[in-house]
Amino acid sequence: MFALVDVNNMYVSCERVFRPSLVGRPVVVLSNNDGCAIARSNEAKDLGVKMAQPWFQVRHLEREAGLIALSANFELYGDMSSRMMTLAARYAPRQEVYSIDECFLDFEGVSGDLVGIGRDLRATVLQWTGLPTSVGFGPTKTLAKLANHVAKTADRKPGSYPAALAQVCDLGAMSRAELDDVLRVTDVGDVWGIGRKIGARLHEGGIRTVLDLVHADMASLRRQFSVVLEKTVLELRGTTCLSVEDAPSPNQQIMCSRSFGEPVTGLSELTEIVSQFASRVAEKARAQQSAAGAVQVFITTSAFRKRDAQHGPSVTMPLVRPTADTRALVGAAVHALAGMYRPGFNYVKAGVMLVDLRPQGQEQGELDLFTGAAEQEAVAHHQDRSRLMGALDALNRRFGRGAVGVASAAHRTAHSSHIARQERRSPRYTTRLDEVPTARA
DNA sequence: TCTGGGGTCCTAGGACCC
DNA sequence: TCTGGGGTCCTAGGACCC
Repeated sequence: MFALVDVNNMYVSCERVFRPSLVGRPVVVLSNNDGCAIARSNEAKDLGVKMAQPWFQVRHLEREAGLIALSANFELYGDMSSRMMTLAARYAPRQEVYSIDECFLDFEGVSGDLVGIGRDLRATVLQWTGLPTSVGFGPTKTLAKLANHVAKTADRKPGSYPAALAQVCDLGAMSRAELDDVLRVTDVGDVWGIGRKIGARLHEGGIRTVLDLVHADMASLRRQFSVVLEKTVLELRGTTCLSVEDAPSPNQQIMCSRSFGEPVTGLSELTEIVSQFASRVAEKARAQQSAAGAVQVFITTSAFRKRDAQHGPSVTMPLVRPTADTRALVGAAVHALAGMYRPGFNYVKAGVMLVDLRPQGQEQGELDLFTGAAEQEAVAHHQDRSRLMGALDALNRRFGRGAVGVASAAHRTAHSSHIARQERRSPRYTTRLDEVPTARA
């Protein structure tokens, strides 16, 4: 049996822990640049704010309905997440942290009252962290996900499902008839793995509810769609295709991209930005002990600025030797940028991605056609380099990101136009000493 | 005026091999 | 004029997830 534990409206809930006055009010958390709503309280959802909806489209609700918007505070959310994950992990032999606000638990070999365990988990997380969660149980991960959806929806929209399923729901404990009743009122689009496109195509084919899907012909589904959907249906029927991965594998690609506060046209400013992004991905690669075989860089204008000429080049630079060295990666990225940059365009976004990642130290040997000295020199150089990068990371950990870096990534002006807007960010209550909440007598 | 930032997997099609 | 039959590997693009 699997469980899926999920924090309700994670980012908003994190903010509410430290600002209880936000409880019961419509609240959204905005993306980078205060651009889009990326988290919504139930009250904000009820006002009609959609996921990823641009802020300027709903801003009028500030005045009209008391909507409150906050800038994203990922440092806070990350810390709250690790607290919640630590607590959830105590309840099962194995845990897979699936995203910042969700984890799967594998209850294989555990007997007893799962709903009781779920209620205890929920109460403990709520009391110890202040975060409200929903817990779903099922015989497969896909069914656990679905159970979680039911638990959340039953809580939020009374009447949608039996009230007993609110907050904690175990689909595995139901009779066939009870389960069918749940599947009959659940849209296929609510299933994990079925998104907008496939959901719409299924509807066209007359498959509207999860019950329809479970009874659909497997062979024709596979033919029309893919093995991915086939696995999803098998899982919905109770056949395990996905297991809990408690030892996370390193990422296969590492990306840093961002929109700018204002359009950027000059190569020198873009070079500074791309250098910063490349420094960041290099740091991430070292953190997971990977070396990159290639660097991909893109810059792009905005499709929303209809009157602007558009340009969105992307270049992949293979590296002779895979590396996680900031200097090498910044060098390659800046070189790629210089090759594709064209003057006169309003660029609004850039990104650097590391691909072809492999474990550090697993390197292709080189045939030394010269003296042998060159190779020795390369080895010595490599050792110096990893010590240097180690020192760089240690300094930045201690004094804050960006304390030490390559010169091309330096913030040359105090108010560079590309620095993102973040006008409504709350304090980093749990990770910065000078930002801890103050209690007044 | 203002529109996020990460990731994964699968498939089709082309290049290339013998 | 007629123009094979297997493979593999890589990439781009599309779907999905949060």
